[in-house]
Amino acid sequence: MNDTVLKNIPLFAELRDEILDKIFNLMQKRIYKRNNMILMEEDVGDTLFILNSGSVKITRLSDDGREVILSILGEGDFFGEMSIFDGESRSANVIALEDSEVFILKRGDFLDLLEKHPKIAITLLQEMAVRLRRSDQQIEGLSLSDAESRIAMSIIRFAEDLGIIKMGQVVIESLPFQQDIANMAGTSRETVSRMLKMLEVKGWIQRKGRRLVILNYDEFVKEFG
Amino acid sequence: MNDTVLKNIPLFAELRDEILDKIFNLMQKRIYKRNNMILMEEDVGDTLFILNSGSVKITRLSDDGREVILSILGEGDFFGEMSIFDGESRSANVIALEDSEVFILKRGDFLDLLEKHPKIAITLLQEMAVRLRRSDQQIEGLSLSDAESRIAMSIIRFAEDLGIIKMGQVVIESLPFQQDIANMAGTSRETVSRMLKMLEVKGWIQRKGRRLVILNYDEFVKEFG
DNA sequence: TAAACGGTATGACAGAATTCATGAAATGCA
DNA sequence: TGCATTTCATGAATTCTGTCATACCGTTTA
Repeated sequence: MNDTVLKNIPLFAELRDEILDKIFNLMQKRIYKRNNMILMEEDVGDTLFILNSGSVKITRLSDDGREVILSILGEGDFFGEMSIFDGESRSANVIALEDSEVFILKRGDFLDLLEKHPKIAITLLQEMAVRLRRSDQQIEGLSLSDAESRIAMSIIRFAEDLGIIKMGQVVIESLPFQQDIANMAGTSRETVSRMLKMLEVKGWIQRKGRRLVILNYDEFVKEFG
Repeated sequence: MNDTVLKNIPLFAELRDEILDKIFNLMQKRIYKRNNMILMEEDVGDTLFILNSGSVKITRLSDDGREVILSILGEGDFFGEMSIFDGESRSANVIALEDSEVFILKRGDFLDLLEKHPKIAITLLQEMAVRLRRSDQQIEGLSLSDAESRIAMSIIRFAEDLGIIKMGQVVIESLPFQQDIANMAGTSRETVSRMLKMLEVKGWIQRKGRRLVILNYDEFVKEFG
């Protein structure tokens, strides 16, 4: 069952069972409750975190205390890798959006693994490439789009991470708070409120409580993604 | 002298001379004139580009033709690696900012190198980490700041890439055009013009022609970086 | 020398988005 | 169950900045 757990993690998915066992023995498990901070901004970065269940937001704080959400990660994703590679201790905050279970792996152990199993390095490079591309998209969106589009784009990212597809519709059972959406879209809480209503009036989405449905996901992506 | 050339490229700097020779033989050299496009948005991404001299901008175009500058790369930097790893052919445009000399390396050859020389993979991961961090900073800047700060941040990035330090001051001999700054800061040409004047009036910078001096770089970074 | 061109400067104005203010609704907790 | 806190909604006032229009300046071209 160790294997079962690790096989859900793309980073290790391609490895043989014995190796998975070894890796499993190197890792520790930790539980974080919703809203708890996992990694402090000034921490020395010498640990890789692998998210086994739950979701987290990666954020940065500005001088005046405003929060920018750089990305939202879900099951199977990892974080902390940047500090490991570039040696910069200054990093981002990571906060659990829901109760989450993470595996941690010491920097040294992880680097050993990389040397011994080049496949991990390649997978890692792939994932980093994906993240860079997402960041580029976010930059593009922030540069070009108006508030409505940026908020719609954030919803698309939530849908990718947290959504359930049902006959062309995507259901997000538990949409993040409007403040989080605002921090991700680079706008204000109030604007998110207004624009969500806009999107509803225009027939793109339906809402009830924290549940949000994108009525025609393909069209929605075509329009805003 | 083959070695000399490749040793200036961080990606290969740590390798032994015989290996450098082999790599050198795998590469082709190309020259691009200023303002020429190196990589088209719809190209199949199967080539790694290594910038031996000159500088380039990595951009994306929106539907209505506006340009977003994702980053500016200088000597020793590489690009095209994202398509190689994530298989996505859709990529960004790369345009030479000055006459530039690039080495190109076929995807297959490059992946071979990675397997045989794990050090390259590690260096690559480091560089990707640095780029992710820069992207994060850009996202943070675009999310939080007003136009003045965003433009100041762009200047800081130019200073890092193109600047010369002189007793606490940083001199940028050839500032990019205001349109490029605007595309990088996610604002308009006119606003760049206005804000540069602001920064000058406030005593942060001095300008003469395309030459720009940041009078107190540390303070400047503290204020805007 | 004039004209054309690329880049920059700047005022005026409108539209978008933030901020402020206030209250409603939902949620958590004693 | 009732109270407190959090979250969301919405109008009004204000700030910011993009766009448009026009002018300027230095180089290149004719």
